[in-house]
Order: sequence, then C-alpha cells, then structure tokens
Amino acid sequence: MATTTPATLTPRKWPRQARSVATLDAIFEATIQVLLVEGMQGLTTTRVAERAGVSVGTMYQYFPHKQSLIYALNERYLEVLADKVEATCREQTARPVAEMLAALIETYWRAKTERAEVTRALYRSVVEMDNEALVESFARRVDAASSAMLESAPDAAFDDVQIVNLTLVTVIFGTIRNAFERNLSQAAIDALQVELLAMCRAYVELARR
Amino acid sequence: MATTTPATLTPRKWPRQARSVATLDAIFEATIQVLLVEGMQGLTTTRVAERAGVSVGTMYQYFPHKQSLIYALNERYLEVLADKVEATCREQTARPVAEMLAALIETYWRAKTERAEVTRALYRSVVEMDNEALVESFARRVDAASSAMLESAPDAAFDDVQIVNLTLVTVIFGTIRNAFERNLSQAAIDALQVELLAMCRAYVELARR
DNA sequence: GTAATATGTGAAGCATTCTTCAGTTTGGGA
DNA sequence: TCCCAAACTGAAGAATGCTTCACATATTAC
Repeated sequence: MATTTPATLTPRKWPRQARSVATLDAIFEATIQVLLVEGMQGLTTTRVAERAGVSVGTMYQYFPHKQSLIYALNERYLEVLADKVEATCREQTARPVAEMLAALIETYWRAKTERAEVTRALYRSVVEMDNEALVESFARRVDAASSAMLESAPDAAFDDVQIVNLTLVTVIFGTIRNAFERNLSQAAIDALQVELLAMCRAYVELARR
Repeated sequence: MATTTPATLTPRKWPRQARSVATLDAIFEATIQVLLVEGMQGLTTTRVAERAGVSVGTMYQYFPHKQSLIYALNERYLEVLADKVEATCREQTARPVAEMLAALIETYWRAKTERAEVTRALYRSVVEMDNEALVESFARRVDAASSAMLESAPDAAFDDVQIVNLTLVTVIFGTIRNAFERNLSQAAIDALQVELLAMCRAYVELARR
C-alpha cells in the first residue's frame, strides 16, 4: 500500500470492454504457461502473444514493456495470496494459538500446492528486477495480519510479539518455499507439513510468557 | 556425485598453466560482480569479460556458452558450502544435540552472511536452467552429513531420524533463505537467528523418543 | 445509422548479445 | 636459444528478441 509501484512498471491502460478483460487474462495465463514450459530464458513476447492467441501489438497496448508484464503477473499473484492469508488470520482471531498455527500453515501450504508448477514458475520470475517492492508490500500485509491474530490469542501472551511473529512467518514461509525447491515425494511433503506445525507449536509454547 | 552434470554444461577445458588459473578466477569473480551490479538481466558475456580484464574469446575457451559459466559458478559455490556443512557435522559428532543445532545454524548462517550480497546475487542466478541437479546433489550431501550427525547424538534418539532430519534441514535452510529475501534490520536478523535455534531445540525435545 | 472510441494486427526496424575463428602472444621444456 | 602447445585477442557474423506504428476491426454512444 505504502509501496509505490515504479512508474515504468505500471500498465499502460486498463480494459474497459469485456473482450479486453478476457485478453488480459489470456495474456497472464499464457505468460505462466510459457514460463512453465520454457523457463525464464524462453519467455519472449512473441511466444507469450502466440500462446495467448493475440498479436504482440496487443500486449504492448497494456504493458509498456516485458518487465511490466512480469511485474503485473507477480503483483496479481501476491495480491491473491495476501488476501488468503489475511482472511485466515481474520477467521482465527481470538482462537487458541495452536489452531491459529495450523490454519496459517494450511492456508499457505495449500495456496502453494494448488498449482505447484505455477508456484515454481513464479518463484523463477520474481527474481528479476524491482520486485523487492512487491515482496516488501506482501510481507508487510502478512506481518500485520498475523501479528494482529497472534495478539488476540486468549491462551498465550508474549513478551515480544513482533519477534515471535517475525520468526513464525519467516520460518513457515521459508520452509514451504524450500520444500518446493526440492523434488520431495508427496509422502515427505505431507510429513514435513505435520512436523512444521509441531515445531511451531513447540516454539510458541516456549515463547509464551 | 551420483548426479550427472549435463554434458552441455561441462567446461571446455581445465587450466594447465598458472596464468590461466588466475584467468578463471577472474572470470568467476567478474561474473559475481556483474550479477551484483547489473542483475541477471545485465549479465552479458561482454560485460563479464570486460570486468575480468580478458577478451570474450578467452571465456569461450573455458565455457561452451554463457549458461555453463553460470552453472560452474553455482557448482563452485555449493561445493564450498557443502564442504563447510559437512565439516561442521563431522565436528559435532556425538555431541549434545542442542549444540549440534547451534553449530549447524551458525555455520550456515555465517556462510550466507559473510558475503551477503553475493549470496543474493547467486540466488538470483540459480533460477535459470538445469540447476536442479546441482541443488539435488547439494541437498543429498547435506542430508547425509546431518543425519549421520543426528544419529550420533548421545542424548537423543528418534523414532524416525529421516523425518526429523529432513524437517530440521528444510526449516533451517528455508528460514535463512527467506530472511535474506527481505530487507530486515541487523537487529531483526540477529533476533531471528536466536529464535530459530530455540525453535529447533524445542522441536527436537519433542521429537525425541 | 453513424460517428467516436476502444481494441487488435503483424511486418519491419532497431538494438543487443551470443559465439566463432584466424591470427597473435606467452610460457616452459629440450 | 628455439619450438610447440597453451593461452589470449577482438572484430565480424548470425541470431534473436523487443518494440513501434500505420492500419483494420469491433463496440458503444448518440
């Protein structure tokens, strides 16, 4: 919110008619697909346009350049993800802390697993350029939501909620991301999720005042 | 080890004279520097050669193409990192499990912090291509070392060492990586390291048979 | 029905970058 | 000292990919 999107990265215009909304969707989806199949290397404007079934010119009507396309894609994705996390945190307000953790992990894990390949493809694209702003903005939203949730726990109070919150968020998100980088079996993934929850609960038990 | 390096990515030849060793080092270091300043986008063969103080032709004497350069760079880095982790695990054999954890976290954290910018630059480059093989190989080495260490603990035995080990490794490495992605203050980083250790200890306490 | 606006097209220009290779320089062994 | 292999050079070719723009088509407003 407080994060300003770099001027060069803003879309050129927004769709006003129904068909152009569809076009934009197609472009985004095509971007993901190309990223998936060809990797960041093979993500060319021509290929994206082709896959989306539009001409390159159309793409350039919405995005001033390739980078802004990737930026917008990640923006979209993180927006949805942040919404999900915030929703979960809101739902879990004033519930037992152990359940909060389970819900948070479950939400994030599922969001990443639903379209695991897409997740991996996007991880590959966030790398480029000024996405720091995006990641920062996402982190700030999540931090706010989760720390508010934690503070509302009836069965736990902490000396320093900020630190506990930072730790939990960093550990959970980091672990999930790392789990995706490796080619783990489904069994391993499932076990890991269970263990992660146990670990976070043990930690909270410890950090509780 | 068991991981085969894709044929296309292998270096063209190895240096035999002293000066060419220096050249190779210069090329690697230049690659890092360019990556640092220009990002993955701006990593061009010309720029790397220029920064290294050699001609492009020289680069192509050692690497069949750009990708193999990046591949070799990451290979080098992960090799060193794996060595460090293995050394720590060896040193910690048969020591109290709480100390094992502290040592493992400390080693990894320091390795990443020593040249934090480089770490970030490399994270940005691993993204491309067939680095899965590299990451896999690294993971396997670390897994082997750390699980051997865990099993040697005199003060803890686990029902399923494999799972405990996978969890610890994934959580620790994932957390550290995630910590690097965000622009955290040094204070936050330090606190996080302490908390991570506490968390892992609490988990081991729980998982202990 | 018609004008005005929004959306879409894609060949062509421009810029960039990877990669090669014929030739030069350097190092070290005989 | 001389000679051969190793190492190095960098201009030029070839390929690729981004971006533009003059024009075509579709939709909406009046």
